[in-house]
Formats: sequence, C-alpha cells, structure tokens
Amino acid sequence: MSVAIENFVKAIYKNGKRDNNDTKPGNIAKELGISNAAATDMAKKLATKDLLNYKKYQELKLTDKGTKMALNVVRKHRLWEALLFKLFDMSLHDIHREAELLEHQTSDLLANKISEYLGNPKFDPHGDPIPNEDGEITTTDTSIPLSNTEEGKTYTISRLMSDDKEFFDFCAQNGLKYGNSILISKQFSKNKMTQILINNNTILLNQDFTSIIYVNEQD
Amino acid sequence: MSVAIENFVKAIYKNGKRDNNDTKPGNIAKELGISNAAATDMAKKLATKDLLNYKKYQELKLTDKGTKMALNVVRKHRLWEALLFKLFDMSLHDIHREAELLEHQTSDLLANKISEYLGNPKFDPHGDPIPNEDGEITTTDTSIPLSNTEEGKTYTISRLMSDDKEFFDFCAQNGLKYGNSILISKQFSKNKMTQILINNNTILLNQDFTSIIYVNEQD
DNA sequence: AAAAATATTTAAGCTTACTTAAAAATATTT
DNA sequence: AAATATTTTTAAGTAAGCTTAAATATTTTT
Repeated sequence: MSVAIENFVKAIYKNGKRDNNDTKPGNIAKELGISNAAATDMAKKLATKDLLNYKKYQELKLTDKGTKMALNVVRKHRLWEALLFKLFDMSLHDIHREAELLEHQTSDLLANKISEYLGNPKFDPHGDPIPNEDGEITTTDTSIPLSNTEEGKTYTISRLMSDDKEFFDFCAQNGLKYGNSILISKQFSKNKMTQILINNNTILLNQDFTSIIYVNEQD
Repeated sequence: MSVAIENFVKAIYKNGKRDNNDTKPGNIAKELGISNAAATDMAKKLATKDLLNYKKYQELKLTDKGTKMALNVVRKHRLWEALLFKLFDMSLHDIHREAELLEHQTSDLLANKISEYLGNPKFDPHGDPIPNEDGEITTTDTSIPLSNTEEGKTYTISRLMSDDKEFFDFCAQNGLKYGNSILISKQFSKNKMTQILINNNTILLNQDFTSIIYVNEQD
C-alpha cells in the first residue's frame, strides 16, 4: 500500500476523532492539501480495496481493515516521535515532521523493536496513546500530573502535554525528558510549587509546569 | 528530488566504485531492477538536471552535484545502519533493508543528530566509511583488527567486517557490538587466540574472528 | 420554499516512473 | 572482417496520484 493511501486512511481516522466524524472528501482533501476531486477519486479507489465504505455525498467510513491500517501508521508515527525525542535534542515540531515521513517506511518488525527499546510505552511525548501491534489503544492513563505527586517518592516522566516551544526548551535544558527519573524533594502546598531532583539538579516548578508534566510512580 | 532519482545516482556511484566504472544504463538497470529503457530515460532526464553527463552509448558519469547527492544518500543509509545496529538486536540484513527505505526520508538535520549521537563515526557496522556532511570520506582507517591489539589495553569496537549471519549471531550473544568496550585480557601468540573481557564476560576468540573485528584504542 | 452558496462528483489532462516491442548501435565470436 | 549476440535507444503505452474546469447535488441563507 502506497504512502498516499496510508496518509488518506490516517487523515480519515484523525478527522473522524477530531471533528465529530466530518469525514467528507472536502475535509480530508484540506487535511492532506490535495484537491476535492483527488479525494473523491481516492475514496472510490479505496472502497474497492475494502479500506472504506463510500456512498456518494456521504461521510467516508473506514472499514475494520482501513481502521487497522490507520492505527498501524499512527503507531509508527508515535513510536518514532517517542524514539527521536528520547535520543535527540530536537523540537517536537521537527520531530513530528520527521515522523511524518518515517512512519511510511517502517516495517512492523522495526516498529516492534522501537517499542521494545522504549519499554513498550502506551503514550508518546505529546501524551497521545500509542496503539499496540494489534491496533489496541490504552485509554486509561495511569500517569498523574507532577502536581499530584508525593514528597520523597521517585517517578518516571511519561507525558509532556504541550506544544509550546519555550516549555520544551526549558525541558531540554533541565533533563526533563520522557522516561527520565524524578525525585520529589518537596511539595509546597501554599503556593503550589514543586521542588524536584533530576540529574542531581534541584529545580523548582510552578503549577503551569507541574500540571502538564505527567509521571508514573516507579516500583 | 524523488526516491527514484536518489536511488539512480546512488546506483551509479556504487557501480562506479565496484565494477571499475561500468556505469552504462544496462548495469544500473540491473542494480535497480528496472528495464534498460527506463534507465536510459532516467539518464537523459538527470542530465538536464545537471546530475550526470550523458552521451549516447557511453558510461554515465555523475557530475559534482550528482556525486554530492549520492554521497548524501549513502551517508544517511550508513548512519541509519549504525544507529539501528547500536540500538536494536536485528540482523545486519534486516537493518540494511530498513536503511534502504529510511535513507530517503531523512532530513540533513536528523542525519546530523544521528551522527552526533553516535559520536560522529567514520565507519558503519560493516566497516564502510560514512561520508560527512560535506560528502568527504575518511579513507585512512585508524582502527586495527583485534589480532593486533595489546594485552591489558582497552579498545572500542569500530568495525565488524562480515556479512555472515552466524558471525553476527555470535556477536549479538556476546555483546560484541559497535561502540562497546573490550579489554584484552590475554594474547596467545602460539595458537593466535585472543582472550577478551566484555560485559564482565571472558571470551576466547580465534583468528577467524579477531581478523574481522576491528577496534580503536581508547584514550 | 426559493435563491444563493458551498461541496461533491465527473471529465479531461498532466507528470513521474515505469513497461514492452522494435530499431539502431556496439561488442563479441568465429 | 563478417556474422552473431548483446546493449542501447526510441517509440508507444500504462498506472498512480495529482490538477483544473464544468456539471450536479447538497446546505445554508433569506
């Protein structure tokens, strides 16, 4: 299956989630930056491949096969994002752009290797869920914001729920990275600040940050 | 520039090195698995883009621009091989296959990040040189085979010059990986065996192996 | 509910990267 | 050096994935 097809089913999947199912050709076309005519053509073609159900003037609906393909691409995208984020100092924006291309050139084998290397994470650095090999998504998230942690305990960073460049610059400077360990040295209940120890550095964070940094308790 | 074009200049570059410059369309076509006619067509087209010089019935000769493009693709291929080999337990054969696709979907920025992460290696796990950002290749290799090392010194593995699956299985089992440290515990001059310490394991290697495992002295 | 605006579909056409078949040139064998 | 074999080139054609323009259907506004 081609890159164009993978992107098409992915766009339907994402648009379906976001815009309460407005998956008519025009919407998909806008998402992909192609003409409406091209989207209609592609929709017809994919219907013959049993990837979606197509009825004139109606919303495009992915079949089980189509959904599975979309989830497979999403899985690879998010695994790449998680890996690049862990290994390299790159902005999430740049990482996203690379993942957008790499996702289509990744065997299932390699995807599994990346997943395994990362400890089979259920969420990517944005906090978006990573589908597993069978396309299953974990919706229940056991991680909690830093603001809800307990003094003296050690946690692992699981999500950095932001798209803000400044926030990520701050994270990069202070070792706040997906997977890294944090010891909560003090919770100031009065002003809602949190003092943490990371990489042998003590940092004080305010609630703007502790509410978007998610962690899991270490066992 | 498209994947087809990148593969075409890469094929000319590689064929030029290997078969003392037999870079006529038929040879390139065979390398790429396309028809001779397609190769001729592409050659004409790339000549208009100043990537190669084309004269009827003659060898295809890359221009500086074409050579640079080929080296850029080769660089990305070998960086991917080096990275995947370092991170994952995968056969070199599988790794090669992945790299063959990833090489075309990798920005210069990402390539540089991979290179930096690996310590800007000059050779990939096969022992093939990795061109730098400017397309320069290191031909002088400072690494030496394990058979030439000195007792008591510590080295870093720099090349595993083989395509043999069994050899790589052995390497995987014993932590013999690109970048890993080896302490030479004993050199047996009589039977040309070498005893090494790696990952707290002592292994005895015969000359079949010590002549294809290359290392650099650690400073 | 009719008119206007918007979206979808159809139709025709383009580019890229191939293919096969036949013609022309080059290489090899005898 | 002639005959044969191989390669290269040309020519014509195909599939994928687009485009624009016009026709048709649906939605929204009045």
